[in-house]
Amino acid sequence: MLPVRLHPGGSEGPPPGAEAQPLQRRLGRLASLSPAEMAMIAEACRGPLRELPARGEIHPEGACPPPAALVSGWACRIRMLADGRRQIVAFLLPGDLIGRPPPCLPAPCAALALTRVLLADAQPLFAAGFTEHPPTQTGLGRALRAAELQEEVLLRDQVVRLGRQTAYERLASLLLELRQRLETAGLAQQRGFALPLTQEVLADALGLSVVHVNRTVQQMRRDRLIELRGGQVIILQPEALRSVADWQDIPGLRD
Amino acid sequence: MLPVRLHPGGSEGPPPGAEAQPLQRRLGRLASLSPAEMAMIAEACRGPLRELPARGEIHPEGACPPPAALVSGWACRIRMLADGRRQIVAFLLPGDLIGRPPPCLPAPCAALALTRVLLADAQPLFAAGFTEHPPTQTGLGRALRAAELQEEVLLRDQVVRLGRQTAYERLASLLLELRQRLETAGLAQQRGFALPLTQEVLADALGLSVVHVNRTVQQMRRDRLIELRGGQVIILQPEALRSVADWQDIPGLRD
DNA sequence: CGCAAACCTTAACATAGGTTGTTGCTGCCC
DNA sequence: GGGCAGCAACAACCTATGTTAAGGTTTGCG
Repeated sequence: MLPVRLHPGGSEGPPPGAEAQPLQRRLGRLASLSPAEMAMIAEACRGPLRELPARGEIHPEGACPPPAALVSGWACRIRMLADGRRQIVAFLLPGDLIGRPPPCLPAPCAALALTRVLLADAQPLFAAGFTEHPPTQTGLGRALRAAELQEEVLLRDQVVRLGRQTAYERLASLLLELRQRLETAGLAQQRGFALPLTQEVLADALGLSVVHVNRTVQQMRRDRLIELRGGQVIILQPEALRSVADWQDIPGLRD
Repeated sequence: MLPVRLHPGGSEGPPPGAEAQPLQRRLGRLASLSPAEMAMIAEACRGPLRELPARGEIHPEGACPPPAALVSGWACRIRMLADGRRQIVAFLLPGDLIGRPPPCLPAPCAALALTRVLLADAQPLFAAGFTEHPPTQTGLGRALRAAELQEEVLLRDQVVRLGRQTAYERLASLLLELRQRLETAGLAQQRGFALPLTQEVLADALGLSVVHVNRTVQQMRRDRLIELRGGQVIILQPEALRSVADWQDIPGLRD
């Protein structure tokens, strides 16, 4: 296997034409979408895309950016304290949505690209999803709403991780979250997926120091729960990992 | 001053007739509301209220409860790990909203009353706020949306607290959050407010042990940043506390 | 009035995780 | 091809916070 660089920094992208899939797949799972709606999503992903290199700033803290969809690459929402400590509040994966439609608060976090990233304008989607019959929304409206609600669920998971779990548990939990989300976007096999994150990035997400992330990864390898090298993770014992992390799958929509 | 018990457990309530104010005040600050809308809020708070004692369960984990408004008393969203560790994900104060209108995900957290609590049915409010012209919402719709967005901001603050701040900083930050929110609801004076929380509850919110919360409170008292006794807090040096906590006020609506 | 429960406080000790610093590997660029 | 940058790995030491256990205080209640 080619040892892939952890910080590819803009080298490889998805095969051309595959860009639309994560967003279509994800939204399609959150609500049943009409062919017209699927076409609209594909159109948005084909439309003029914004490209940023790794470490590029998608929007600064305090901004109120127009809705965009992450078409490819990884990003995060991050907040910095005055003395330079950083906390990654959430990871953004292909198929995730970034801004919000107009009545919105200034974002308390900046959004940063972690790899090279492609962003599509999502305004047409929100316009189509919400202009119609408000309470009983159309498929697209429901899907966008569900995406928003899921993000909140992830935030709560993150709070529990940071507040009450050990380093080992936090790492397990994060890996399971990422696996499930990537699978929804069609970017994970059963047990393995690409993890283009530095241990430093993991540390900022897990509320740990880099050194301790390293220790924890080593331990988890020794315990034969995961393999992690060259930016690829393989979950060797999903059930064991699940029970370490006290993980419950992210729920889908219900009404 | 009467030493108020930390866990009043149902003794005192707000003066009769004052129930409507926190919700009206809060929503009125999030968007300008018509007299009809204000009346509707007052009506909801007068309507048949659900009452729960301290420690009562407002809704269990995994539920998808109809929207309610917290009219008086304190509550929280809480999640428990398999081995009994608990994390308070958010505090709910008078004027806060609890459920969500129908297309919703099963709540990943239970909601628990921390004191005696009164809940109003908020369904009429959501119905009135969102049935109308969808994208450019009426005042009430905007206010409800803003409340939802603010909750997300609070969650992110909580993530940063737990992930990157020390015990001392976490406590400072939480006190400032509560002060601002209570002031919005009309329940805090300039520097002081009622804090009906056990140190154990604080510990579960701050991701600390009870003992360490106690140590931290002691230290903060010694530093003359706060007074805390009998369920009343007084912030002696707001600016110092702010700089310790790296606190930024919760933003209001902008579009 | 006196007891019991719930809560706060303190101390002594244990440990998860932070900090600092060094090493070595890999890919990249001049 | 040598030096440099970014990253993983490892060690030694330090500190914030957790744990256990014990007393002290307040409140509520019989």
